[in-house]
Amino acid sequence: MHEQYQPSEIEPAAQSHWDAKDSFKVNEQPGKDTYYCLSMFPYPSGKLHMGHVRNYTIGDVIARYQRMLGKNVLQPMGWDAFGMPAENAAMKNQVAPAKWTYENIAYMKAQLKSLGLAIDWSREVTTCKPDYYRWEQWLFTRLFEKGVIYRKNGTVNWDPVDQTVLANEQVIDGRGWRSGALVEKREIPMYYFRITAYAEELLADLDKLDGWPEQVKTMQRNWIGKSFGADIVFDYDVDSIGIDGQLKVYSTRPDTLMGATYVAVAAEHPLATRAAENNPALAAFITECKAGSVAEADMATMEKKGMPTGQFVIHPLNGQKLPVFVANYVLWGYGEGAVMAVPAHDERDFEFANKYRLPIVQVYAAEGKEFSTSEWQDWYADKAGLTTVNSAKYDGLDFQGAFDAIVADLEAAEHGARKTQFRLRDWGISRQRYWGCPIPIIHCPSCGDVPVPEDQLPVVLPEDVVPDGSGSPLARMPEFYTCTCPKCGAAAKRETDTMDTFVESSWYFARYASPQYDQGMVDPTAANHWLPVDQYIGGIEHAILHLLYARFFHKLMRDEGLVNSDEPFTNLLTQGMVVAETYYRTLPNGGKDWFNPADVEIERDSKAKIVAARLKSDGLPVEIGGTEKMSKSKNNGVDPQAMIEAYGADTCRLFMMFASPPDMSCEWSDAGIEGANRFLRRVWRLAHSHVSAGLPGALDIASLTDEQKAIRRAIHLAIKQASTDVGQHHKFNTAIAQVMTLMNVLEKAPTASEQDRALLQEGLETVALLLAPITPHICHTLWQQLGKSGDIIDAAWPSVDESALVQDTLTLVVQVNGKLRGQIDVPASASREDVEAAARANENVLRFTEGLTIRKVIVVPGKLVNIVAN
RNA sequence: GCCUUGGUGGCGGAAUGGUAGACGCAGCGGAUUCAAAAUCCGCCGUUGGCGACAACGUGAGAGUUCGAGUCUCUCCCAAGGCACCA
Repeated sequence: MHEQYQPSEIEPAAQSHWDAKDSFKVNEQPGKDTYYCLSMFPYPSGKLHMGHVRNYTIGDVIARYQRMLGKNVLQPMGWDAFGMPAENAAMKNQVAPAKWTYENIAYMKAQLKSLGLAIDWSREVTTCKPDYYRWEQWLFTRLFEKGVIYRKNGTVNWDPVDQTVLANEQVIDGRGWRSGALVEKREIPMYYFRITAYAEELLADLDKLDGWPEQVKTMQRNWIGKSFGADIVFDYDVDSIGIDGQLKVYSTRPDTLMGATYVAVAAEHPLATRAAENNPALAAFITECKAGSVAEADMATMEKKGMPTGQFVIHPLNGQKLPVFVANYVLWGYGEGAVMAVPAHDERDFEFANKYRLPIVQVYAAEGKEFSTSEWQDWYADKAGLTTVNSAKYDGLDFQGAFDAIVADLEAAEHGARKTQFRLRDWGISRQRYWGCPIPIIHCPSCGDVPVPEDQLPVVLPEDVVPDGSGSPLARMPEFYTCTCPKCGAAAKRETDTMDTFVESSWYFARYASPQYDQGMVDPTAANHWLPVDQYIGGIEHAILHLLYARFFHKLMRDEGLVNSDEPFTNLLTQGMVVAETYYRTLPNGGKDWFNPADVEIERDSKAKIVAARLKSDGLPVEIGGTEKMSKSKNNGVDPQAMIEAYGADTCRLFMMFASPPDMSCEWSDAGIEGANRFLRRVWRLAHSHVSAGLPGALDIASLTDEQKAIRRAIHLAIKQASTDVGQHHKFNTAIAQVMTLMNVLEKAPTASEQDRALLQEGLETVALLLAPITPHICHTLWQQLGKSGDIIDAAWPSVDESALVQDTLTLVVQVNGKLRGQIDVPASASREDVEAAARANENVLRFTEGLTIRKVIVVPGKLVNIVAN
């Protein structure tokens, strides 16, 4: 055993050992407990970032721990390889997205291997390869025929200069990121997954997911957004509109219908279009509404604007004429693209009505509360504790009473109906981009949209194309889109849109069960052997979209008979982000120039508080921007590769796991990683000095001294607490703290006798076993050096010897009126009365209770005594 | 704007309603060294006190309780998501 801890030697050695033995390759083993541990696969962006290191270390710790519990553990890895960054890199460097992607994969795979992850690499999946996406296309054609996929118009961001569709991310302050042109909304035909048909099940099944964080389930419930309301139908006022017709709106508050004073429609609504024909000002306003991005956050934060159309509709209950407004906050494609407005009981309507001087009719009152038409108060929108007023025959009712009475009358008048609605919208998957999975549809002039027959799949994406940022290159490649109709044989045109990359990541977890299977999407036997995933680990940023789409896809696959479970992920761990300090200087144009933390020097005051920062290169000050998620844009990323090279993978893994619990954000610290490295050196040093003196014989538990008993108690306390922390709570930081505490004891333990040394042997074996999932390389080596046969990856997780934890004397805390006033040592067997007497006799207690009457004494066994006196 | 989560020393963080600050980092003092690195020992929430000790202290304010970082309410701030970033 080398005297120094040298990760650069032991890490490659351990990794070669595992490679040579195929240690992490798994097959179905009937009768053995399976454990499928899955981390979200990476997008091959170029190099690993710290978020990956954290994600995959957490997954690896869980996988290795489960293996030590005796399970047959599957931990696969792959590549979410389609996506926009490859196209951006292509434009920047004039290299095909395919080449760029494959090179990144090769580089990042080597990086992942250097982390020593217990991955079965024989199951690697790459989503941009035809053997993967052909099955996605196959499922698409099946679902299209079933009607689960359909075509309709959708709204996109259109860059009129680059003549291309932009992602929300590519719209900055309403302008295209490359052209700087004002972005417009545009309607184009797209394919949609009918996810709303599964809304009820996606909502209900959340209740089955006991292993998911409550936070994520709540977010998904709110996203699906089941609401109870009613459709309400307003007849056109023929005089003002010029034609007969009806306007339908959906509202969750039909109970407030008597307070409706106007209706608002989206700029794209037919009533708006009609009104604008002879109204240039309105036409201009509609054009204005159609500018800007389609992102909901933008829509919700922009100034609420509207304009009257000069049209009116008839209130279905009181016959009043209500003006029709066009409003920029009403979204076309959400519900009916029209809303009824009740300014008195909706904050947004209230604001709007005040701005445009529209009437505000209060229809609910609360006892003792004054209603004002000029100032919004939160109770106006309450459902409970209010009574209807100004509502004619509906006066004097509560929420439910008003709701039922009004909806009943609407239904009787055939001007509305009770309706349950979801906020969830169908999933539009068409992308006017090159680097994605081609949508397997052929457009035939006579047969319409024809799915590509199974024997003609896959529709292969050409890999040698370099996009130029204006539209989709596929749409300019006749060799790609020219084809014949599979039904009638006539000349036809292939669809040139590709799929949303969320589609690939919605089923990869199932493909890992049979990654080379070429008879179908998955081999049902293998899929049902491994699925559902026992533990899924990934960033909290995926809490809604990816996780909802994956759940949806799993149900689609179930309904195709491919899998027999309802949900894909039994347990979910949402990891927090890796954050780091940011530093910047403000540029003359108001922009910010961000500096990497590695290039900045920190200045501290005498209490070590940071007071200033300056750039190393010029010594001039920089601003401190606060801690944020590591990102390219803030230039605060730390390269994991440099850290692995400097300290080794084990140190990086240990630091990541120790810095914070996995579901919280984790702040990168150069000093922290030094500390992690120092700890591993201490472990190595102690093991080295122990092993150098020769391995001891067996421990005789029956003849331990009190001092030795205390040491053995520390060993088993560490096992007990680390087991709970790792196994039950996934709190690796506190598990590591337990091992550190144990190390502090072991380092001071005597080594004089054979018995002392046998005890130290037990301690060191325990340290190696408890750390094995976290720092596998050093533990692999320590295990061998401690004279153990077999690999530590196959060793059993240590078990607690409860008899080692027993104590004769307990230290209890004594409080007076809840304030700590002293401590007493009592025999573990002491009765309640003895404990109370000892507490009352405590000198400090006597001092603080002097002149007071003791009213009550609370004894918490094994913990404390609280004396209540006044 | 809406949904969700979080806020504890100089820093990361720890605390089944029961000793706030485990464990680590940084800092300070000392030992070792020709010197440094490494290592080891001690101190380390704030204020007062030589000290024993005392008062205060978990974003702000109120409440429940013998006892609140933890439970309830109100407010402030930060982060994640908002459907074409992945």
